[in-house]
Amino acid sequence: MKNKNDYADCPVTEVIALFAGRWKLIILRVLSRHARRFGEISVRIPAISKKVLTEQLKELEADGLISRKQFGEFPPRVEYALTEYGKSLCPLLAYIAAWKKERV
Amino acid sequence: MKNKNDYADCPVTEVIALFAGRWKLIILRVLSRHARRFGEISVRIPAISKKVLTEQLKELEADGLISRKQFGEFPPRVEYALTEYGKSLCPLLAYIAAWKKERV
DNA sequence: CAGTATCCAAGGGGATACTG
DNA sequence: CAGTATCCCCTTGGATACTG
Repeated sequence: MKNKNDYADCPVTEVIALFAGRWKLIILRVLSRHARRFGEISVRIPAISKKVLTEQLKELEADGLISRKQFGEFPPRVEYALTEYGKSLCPLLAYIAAWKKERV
Repeated sequence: MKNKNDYADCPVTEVIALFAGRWKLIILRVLSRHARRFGEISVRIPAISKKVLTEQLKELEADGLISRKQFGEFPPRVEYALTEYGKSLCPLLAYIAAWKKERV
């Protein structure tokens, strides 16, 4: 999306933008079971590179859908989890999936 | 989306793809009131060029969301309208908007 | 009127190598 | 382990001019 203002009047677009990234829905699904470390997510989505995974995670975090907890250990350890906001997305996604299923 | 197969297992992504285009939601909203000619849509969405409008309409038609009726007149006259499938999207979009409104 | 035809820019993603 | 740093490609969308 070039300019968010173009859509300032469209709540649907704003919601869609939350998970419009190439891997975001998949990441959210992975995290919906439970919190995961960076490497765990990576293993579960082999096709995604570290760079892109990092980007998508940052965006999801910036949008408040996931949280990032960093432990002060070595080797480093970072854990990602759905926030309450992120969890609240699940029923919405389920609704969309159900809509799809209804008209297959 | 590069490869639809990447998402073959994700119904949500397929649904999102239906209206992921730059102007699709806006076009659908315009047509949701009633059928419109190409020029009418263009007037209601001044920021979109004819080329892009044509593209988006073609994709929406290919996805079965809108219909294109061409009258054999001169000057040419083409009318776009939501199909039943397209109309069935409205409650879904309303649900999404409501979800958004709930957590503002 | 309802499009095509060109050309172009931006940026989201991808591949690979390197690092604290 | 959990990222950065680079470099590159390709699609999506935009500007403008032309046409049946």
